[in-house]
Parts: sequence; C-alpha cells; structure tokens
Amino acid sequence: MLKALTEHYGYLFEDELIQEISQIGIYKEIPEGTSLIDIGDYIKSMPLLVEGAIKILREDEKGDELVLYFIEQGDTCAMTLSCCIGRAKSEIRAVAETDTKLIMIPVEKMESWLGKYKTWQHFILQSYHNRMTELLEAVDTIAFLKMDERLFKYIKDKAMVNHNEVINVTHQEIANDLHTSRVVISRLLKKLEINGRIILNRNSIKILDL
DNA sequence: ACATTAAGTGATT
DNA sequence: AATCACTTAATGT
Repeated sequence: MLKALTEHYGYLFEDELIQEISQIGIYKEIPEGTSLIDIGDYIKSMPLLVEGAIKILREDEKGDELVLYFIEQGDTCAMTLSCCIGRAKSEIRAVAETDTKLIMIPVEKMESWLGKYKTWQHFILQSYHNRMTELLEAVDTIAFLKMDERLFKYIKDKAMVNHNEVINVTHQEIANDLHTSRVVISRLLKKLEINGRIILNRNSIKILDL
C-alpha cells in the first residue's frame, strides 16, 4: 500500500502524511460493478482512489438512473465530504466502473488532517472544486445540450476512465445511464459512425477522435 | 438448427 | 426524443 500511495500521491502529500495514511487507511480492491455507496447511506469513511474509476449517478424512486460524472485516480468522492461534514445521508450512488483499488480513510482522521496538513487541506479543497465544476458541467450537458452531444461526451468519458478507445457496452446500458431509450442511442450512435467519429460493433464502440 | 439477445429502421405521437 | 412494431444480425446451446 505504501508503494501505491507514494506512486499516486507522493507528489501531493508530505512523507508524514503518507505515513499516516498507510497506517490508518484500509486498502481495498473492488471488482467492477460493485456499488460503493447507495442513496441513503451514511458515510463513515472516505475513499482515496488509487486505481480504476467510479461512476457517480443519481437515482429516482423508481430506480431510474442518471450518470452524473466519473471519478478517476487521485480523486475523492466529493459527496463524501459534504455528507460527512454535515453528517447527512448520501444523495448519490457510486458504482465501480472498472476494477478499482482504493484506500478508505475514517472520517474523523480526514477531518483532523485538515488542520494538521496543508497539503491535505489543499487536496480536499481542490478535489471539492473539481467535483463542483464537473457537476456544473453535467447540469449544463443535461439542460442545454442535445442528446447527441450528451451521448458523445458520455462515451468519451467512458473511454477516458478505461484508458481505452474501445468501450464494451450495449446500447441498452448506455440508454440506462443517460436515462433515455435504447432506440434513441442506436440512432445517434449510427449517426456518429456515419460521421466517422466512432466504429460500432456488437457490444463495443471504438472512439476515433479523442 | 433453433432460441436468445443486441442492434437497425420506419412510422407515429 | 419516446414508443411501437418489426427486421436483421450476432451469439450461445
């Protein structure tokens, strides 16, 4: 775990902090598709992403989903921050997009480190800001962009977090994530293919202009 | 060869 | 952009 820490966070945190994290943090490996946080959960620890990616989504009463954004290595779940500070329930659901390695930090520690370590404080504020920006982007995308742009952003993001220009998903799964119908996705993907931006195959999409 | 599942298409609202 | 109804194509048994 120490190795993973220095590798991904060494340039961010001082040695003492790295040391403390490695002592207190709980290292976890999460397989793809696992739900990390559910709506209504109380959060008692904060995840530090070491490897992999996590999909953050909103869900309504009926279980219809809507993907907000992805989280990659070097990030934290901003919801965690606002939730544990306010001791509130989670408003979102977090699902492992790929196999993920992370380090869990108890909330109390993460709070006390805020005063103790400048770099930690900076990291927390920075990632909070990043998340805020992404959230606003997500709102813009949903409110002002048409489906086709939303779709392209989605597959691009997906390719990004997977570090691969080929993503393996069915049109139906995309439709679920974007909260629309499969037919619409199929049609829009077809258009993107005709425009030479992607290549379609059964169960996979290759993005050409990244 | 047949059943199942994913994807493509026209028409309608 | 959603839904229906139907076709075509790919994949599993």
